[in-house]
Amino acid sequence: MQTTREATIGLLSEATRSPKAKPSLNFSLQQVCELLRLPYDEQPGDDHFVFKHIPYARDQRVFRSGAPFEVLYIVHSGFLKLVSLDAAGVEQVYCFPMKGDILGTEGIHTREHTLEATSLSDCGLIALPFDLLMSAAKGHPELEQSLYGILSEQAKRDQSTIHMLKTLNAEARVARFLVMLSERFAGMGYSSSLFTLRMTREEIGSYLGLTLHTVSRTLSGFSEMGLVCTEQKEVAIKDMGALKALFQPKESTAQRICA
Amino acid sequence: MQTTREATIGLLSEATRSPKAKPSLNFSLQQVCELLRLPYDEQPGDDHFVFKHIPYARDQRVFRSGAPFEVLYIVHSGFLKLVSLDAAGVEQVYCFPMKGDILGTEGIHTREHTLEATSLSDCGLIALPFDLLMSAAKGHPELEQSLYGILSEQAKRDQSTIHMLKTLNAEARVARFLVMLSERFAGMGYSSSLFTLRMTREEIGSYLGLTLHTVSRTLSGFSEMGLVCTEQKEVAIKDMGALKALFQPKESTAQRICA
DNA sequence: CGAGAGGTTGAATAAAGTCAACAAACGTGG
DNA sequence: CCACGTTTGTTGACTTTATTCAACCTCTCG
Repeated sequence: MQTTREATIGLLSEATRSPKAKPSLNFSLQQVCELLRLPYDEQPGDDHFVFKHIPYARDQRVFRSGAPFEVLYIVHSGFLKLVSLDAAGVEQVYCFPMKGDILGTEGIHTREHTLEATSLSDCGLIALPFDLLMSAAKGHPELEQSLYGILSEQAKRDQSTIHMLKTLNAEARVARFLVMLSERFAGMGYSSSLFTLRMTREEIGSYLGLTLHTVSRTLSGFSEMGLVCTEQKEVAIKDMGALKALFQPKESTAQRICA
Repeated sequence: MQTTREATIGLLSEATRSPKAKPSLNFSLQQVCELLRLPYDEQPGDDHFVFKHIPYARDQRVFRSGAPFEVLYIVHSGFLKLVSLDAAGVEQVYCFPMKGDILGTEGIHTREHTLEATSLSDCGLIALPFDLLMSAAKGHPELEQSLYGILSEQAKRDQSTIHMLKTLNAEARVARFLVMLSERFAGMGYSSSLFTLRMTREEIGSYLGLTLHTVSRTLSGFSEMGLVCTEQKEVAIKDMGALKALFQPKESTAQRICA
């Protein structure tokens, strides 16, 4: 039971992680669109839309379940976890947001957050006051479409998660997790075959609907099979193809060859 | 082939509070908002927004995976299933839309449907051309908010599904399914304790991430325990409280300690 | 009336969870 | 800087749970 000293420490932590990259404090609408990979069509008056960059240290809460919803956040740097809390206070990891992801959309409907976001590393978030965003969308039809698109896209990701939980066994889930992480890192310009997990085995398990034991065993299994090398939180992917084959639709031919 | 006579049976059209005895072919913006349980603020010119009612017979496809996305549908009457198809063409039931539910939102982002909707009974749908809906939203700030809200709400339902798949065992899943169905029926003015399943055991299993065998066994178990009576697709709920207790967070002292 | 889809049930099997022990890394305070 | 407690991770033995395979039943519907 961790009683947190509140999220007000944010500004102090800036020096902790980013010595050189001095984060600018404000982001333009264009920069926001870039981060979200949205088309941007400049309009007069856009310079009124200025969004604040907020740094967070590791293990800080960005928003908690039950908090009033006012702003969305875009991840500019760092890694987080989005969790739900059940009645007993047990965390359930919903996703691991990273650069370019948007946070807080679950609060739009009820105007209250139903999930809790926590930083797994130092990170920089950009705050998008929802009302301000709506105003910006007014002058940008393509942005408006995109906002619906973002929600629709999230829904598809949820769908994919549901599909995983219904159809994949532990091995396939962990393989999928590694491959998707790898692709995420590649998209950010990092190595796709060598990276650091920011979350614990338990958090991975919670995300995948498995126990930490099963995650650990499965990773050990992959090591023995020569698919990956793991050392603590460091992961080296040795055979991406084999990993993908573990969760992607099985070709009937591939099955024979393996046997 | 979509010719249907009497798409709606007596009870259903009665529940719509429509002044006309037969289903009207057109729906106003106000009627649409009512169905969606959205606030409606009349504006001059709203009578330009007219939405068509489309009847479907049982076992018809409303849209198929891969079809271009143009319209959303609201369920006015009847029952459907929304499924995804994997590479092998195997169905995966995503949800069972019924009155007041909105269909097709997964297509917004890519402008292409990724799911397939099929009627499980005769039904009446109202077609909402997406562009027209956007126009209507322009003049109705509260409607615009609501549209985001609808997507946000769907996301929450997905979240809930994910939570179920990660944490509940077969018994709890089936119990949850029955209770949620029951509440849905109650909301439509039907009996909450006596109703007809429109889907097969296999479809229930697909929805819950279980095999049809497990669903069947679990229902038999409930019968033995005196929680329900089932006879084919007819279900009578005998002990709602016990059913709820099977999946709802068990309250314990832990809750108070946290506060 | 017969074929076929849908449903139930039993026995064997496979998969992941639980319980438990231990080891390795971390970080905090002396 | 080291000692020590805490957190995190690994692994083994056992148990529980749901799946698979199979048989059989019962409704429909043509």
